Amino acid sequence: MTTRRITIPKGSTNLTEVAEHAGVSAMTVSRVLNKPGKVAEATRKRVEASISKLGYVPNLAANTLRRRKSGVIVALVPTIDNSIFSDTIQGISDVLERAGYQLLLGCTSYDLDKEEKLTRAQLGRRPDGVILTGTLHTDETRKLLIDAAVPVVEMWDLSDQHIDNGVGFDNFQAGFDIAQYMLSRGPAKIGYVAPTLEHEAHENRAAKRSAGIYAAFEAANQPAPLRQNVPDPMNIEESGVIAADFVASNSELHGIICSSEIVGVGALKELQRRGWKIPEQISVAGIGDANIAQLVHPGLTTIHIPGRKIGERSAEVVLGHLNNSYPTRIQDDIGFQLVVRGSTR
Amino acid sequence: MTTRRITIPKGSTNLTEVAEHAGVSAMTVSRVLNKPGKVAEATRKRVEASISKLGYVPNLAANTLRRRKSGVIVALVPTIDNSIFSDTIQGISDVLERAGYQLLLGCTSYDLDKEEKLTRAQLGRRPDGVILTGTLHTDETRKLLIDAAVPVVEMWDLSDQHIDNGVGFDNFQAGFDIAQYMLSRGPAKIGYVAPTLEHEAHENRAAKRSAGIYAAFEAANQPAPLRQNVPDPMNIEESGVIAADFVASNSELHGIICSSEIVGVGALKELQRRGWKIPEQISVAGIGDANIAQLVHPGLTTIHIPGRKIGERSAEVVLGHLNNSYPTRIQDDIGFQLVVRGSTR
DNA sequence: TTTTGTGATGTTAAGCTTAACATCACGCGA
DNA sequence: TCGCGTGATGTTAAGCTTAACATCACAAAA
Repeated sequence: MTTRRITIPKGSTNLTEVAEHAGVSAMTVSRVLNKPGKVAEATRKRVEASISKLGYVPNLAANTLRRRKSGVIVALVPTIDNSIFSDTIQGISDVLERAGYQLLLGCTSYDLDKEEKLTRAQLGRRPDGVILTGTLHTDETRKLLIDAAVPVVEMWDLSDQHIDNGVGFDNFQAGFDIAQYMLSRGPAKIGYVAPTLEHEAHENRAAKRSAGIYAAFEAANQPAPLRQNVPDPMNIEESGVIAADFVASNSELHGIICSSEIVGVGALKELQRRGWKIPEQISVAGIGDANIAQLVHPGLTTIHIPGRKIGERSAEVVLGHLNNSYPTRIQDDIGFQLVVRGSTR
Repeated sequence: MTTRRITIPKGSTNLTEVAEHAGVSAMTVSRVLNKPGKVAEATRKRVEASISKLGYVPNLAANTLRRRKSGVIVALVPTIDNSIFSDTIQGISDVLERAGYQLLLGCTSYDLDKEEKLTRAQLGRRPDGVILTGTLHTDETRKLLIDAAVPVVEMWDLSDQHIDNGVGFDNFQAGFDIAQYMLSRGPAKIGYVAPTLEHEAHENRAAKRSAGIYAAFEAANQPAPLRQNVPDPMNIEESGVIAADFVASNSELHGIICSSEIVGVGALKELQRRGWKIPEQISVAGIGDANIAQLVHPGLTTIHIPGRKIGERSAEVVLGHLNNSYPTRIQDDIGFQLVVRGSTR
């Protein structure tokens, strides 16, 4: 613990040292930082000079301890590296920062036990609010969050049983809309490519989408679509090959719906590689949350989900409760958009 | 501050309450949590039962205050929503979590003053280490970090003047290698598409890449490449159009190098839309940090930068210093790979 | 002149945990 | 039997800040 640094880490400067340097009491320094209006101009200037001179950085641990509020908001997401949630996190981060809050981030890897462990650890920081993903949690996680007595937002999925608030969209409707669109393009045989449901945390979301898709077929008096499973977690290459095989071995198909953008783009790419003309020979659609549909050529027709907006809104809801702006729980359906691009006829 | 919750937020359970419930002193409870081996089996069981019964969650603010270490690592990145850095953050997060550390995240939006403000605020949490992006910072930021006397890692860019440690790759070499590859594919006229240098924080990185590219042309006894500017921050559509116009109006070109993957993919897509055959009529290459090169068809030849690894390594370096595993500053060149795909001849 | 209000600043204690030291009981060797 | 080491547990204070209350000077009102 010693050496390595030139400066000896004898505990950083604190309020008292600043106070001594400025010839005032610690309380006055505290006031300069928190309620500058309550301090006489001259004194304030002097204190500010001392702060700057000594390079004082307030200790927020002590602050949190005394005030019982930390200025920290916790966000738990399954993962951030595949861009599904990175937009959302950016949205959260932007809103929090503007309001002077800090973001404590945790990744659950779609693992409910890990989520519970993380929740417990993060609550130790006494966050002023918690944002988490999905509606599937262990009972203990739920209990921890309720006991913490801070605003909680579950985002992405909506449900009737939110711990506190919900911000998201209707996965059933998303599935329904894309299927309805595909069916509306004239008499056509449509297939459905979706991951097998391994992860519990996926299941909820994906199952709702599937249900929406099947419902649209039923509403159109069509038999249930031919279905092809792809492995989960999804790999773009692998799922592309599987989807392309599926298309090749079912020559009656005019189009496929992929349950995610990843699978959709993978299918598009592999079909093109094999020489299929898209959309002339086969239409491909996705349900999108990765924002990659617009990168490929032709663009992938997809359900666009406003991930960033979900994040922004979630953060706003938390902050709103901290302001007492919201008398009751919020349940906010952000919606989604069907975006038609070149990959469908 | 009242109402809204059924449970009255009378300040959560603390050590003392657990101690009373278990009929021991607060210190014993603390030991159960931190040095379970030092407590008799029976006592430990009893205390653990009380903890669970009362739903006690240790207050890490008090812990931090007393121990002078927080278990928090700060990471500052320019942005996370465009997937350039989301891999990196995931890497950091994974390593930290495995080691029981928490991640406090901040987004600077390529704004050095915002970075300074964020640094000051985050240092108030008394983090055990700081990871930040790039080597361009205000003097005050540098001073704050040095005074904080914790391990600091600057990642992505390497330099001779790191505040403390550096983990990244050589942007000059990346530019050099991709240009050298393009020139090696036979006698060809190659163009260069790069953003105008608005953001200082970009400048450093992009300027080095450009320098590498020009150096490769010089080394091959070629005149400097024709250059086309695209706006910065980069927009995939817009830069694609500009790049395609550039190609169309310079018929002597056999290929283009794009200074980023975003521009490369945009160019690829727009050229395809206009009916160009790739790579038969024109080769396209990028310098990649967005991991989208593999999504498109044909795949984009690019310099792959291991963003996740940069994150993992950065976190490891911080933790290593906290362990005293590293006697001196680390300067780690992670490298990159030239990945040849279908977009170049 | 006395009273009273007001703004500026100071004092005390609490918020929760842990390092450091103190205590205590028990067993074992001399 | 005595002394002492050892393991288990307790006591005290400190870490840094701020809420709540106290004090003080000074000016305006009576």
